[in-house]
Amino acid sequence: MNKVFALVDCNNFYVSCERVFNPKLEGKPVIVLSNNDGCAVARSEEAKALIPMGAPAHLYQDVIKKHNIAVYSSNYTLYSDMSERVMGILSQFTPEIEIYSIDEAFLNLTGFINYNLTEYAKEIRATVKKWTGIPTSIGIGSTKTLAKIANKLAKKNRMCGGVFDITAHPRQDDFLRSVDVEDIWGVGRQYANLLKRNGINTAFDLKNAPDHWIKKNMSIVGLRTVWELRGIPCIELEEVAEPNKQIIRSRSFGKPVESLEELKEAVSAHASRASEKLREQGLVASYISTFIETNRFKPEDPQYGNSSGCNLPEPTSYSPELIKYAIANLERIYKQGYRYKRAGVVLMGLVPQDQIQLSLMHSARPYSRDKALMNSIDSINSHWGSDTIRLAACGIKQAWQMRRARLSRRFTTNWNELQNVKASFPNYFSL
DNA sequence: TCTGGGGTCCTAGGACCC
DNA sequence: TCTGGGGTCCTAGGACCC
Repeated sequence: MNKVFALVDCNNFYVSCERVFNPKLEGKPVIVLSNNDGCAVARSEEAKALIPMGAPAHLYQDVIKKHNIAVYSSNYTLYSDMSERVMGILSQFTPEIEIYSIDEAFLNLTGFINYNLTEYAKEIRATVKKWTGIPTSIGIGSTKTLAKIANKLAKKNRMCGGVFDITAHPRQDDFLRSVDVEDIWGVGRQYANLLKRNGINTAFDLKNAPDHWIKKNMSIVGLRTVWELRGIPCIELEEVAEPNKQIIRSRSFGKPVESLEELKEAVSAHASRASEKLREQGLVASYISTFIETNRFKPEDPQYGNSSGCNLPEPTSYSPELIKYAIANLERIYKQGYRYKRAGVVLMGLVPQDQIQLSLMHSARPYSRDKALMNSIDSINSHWGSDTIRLAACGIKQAWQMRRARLSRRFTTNWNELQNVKASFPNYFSL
């Protein structure tokens, strides 16, 4: 039996989140910046003609001023919470859902094949919009790759009301001819160039490309994409997220950092956040590495970057232990006289905590106490906001912290930052 | 002053072993 | 005269995704 996948994608997600809590932004150009207020990572429809995706904000100050573009720092606390709400609603429409990213989910609609799928998808859209305020687009196809393409077409065609079911059209190929090869899921810039040099310009061309050539030039991954375009599912729905294979925590600094002391603080903070993530997933790490680098966008500054890692004596998720080794790594690679832009920590060799119990029995450390301490800190931070309690090594002033000059409030997760609604306010939040 | 951050998978090639 | 070859493991690098 043919399968049916839907891809639900939140439109301009970060911008839409800001608009939910600030309806005055409706109809106006809005952008949301990456960490450190670096580049534009989300743009409203009105802003798309003015600011390219990924554009460094500081190069577009004139445009921003001229068109009165509203600019926001990334507020991940808000976006993550809104994402959870959206995903919760989607789960009510099908038991099989894969949360693919913060703003996208695949649904398996195979069991709904006797429904009018387009109508069903429209109902999903309407519910998400009504309950969260977030607009979505939904694409439907017989493979995940085709559902992705259908989603693009849903966004492109104003006429289709946010939903496009490519399986409903007898002449799918006509649509595939209209899709540029670089807009296909799994085809990035490099492959797009290669394909075009070889006369493969559209999704239709790629669908009909010879298997052996694709395998040779784009590996088995590219071949899967081609088969998916032919309607043969090769990429399964992954309902249960696989555990992480590595955890990375890093940030560029709000200002250049030169001293070892400040780098130690930053590295400690990253190691601390990485271990939180580790505990959240019930994992322990057996390897930790630390990296630092200067600003590659400043070729006039002397450049240096390096990393160093080490195996841990025993796999652990205990923050002070991980901080200790992260700093030891740092001391091995730190060189004086450079203006550092970024530092980070990578945890690898991740294994479930319960798989190492045996070796813990042989250890001299009082693990139950370590664990109780981490549990307490984690639960306080999750209740009162992250960083309510942090280890002293992470510093107090944290002068290296990233810039977030234009941050909106944490409307949904912090009691002190709730939205105020006056009685005379129009009934915007229709529950 | 000013350019994000966090992931995955695949392949080629070297080291090593027998 | 004639100088192997296959398997495994690991890593670096390159591609991709959001």
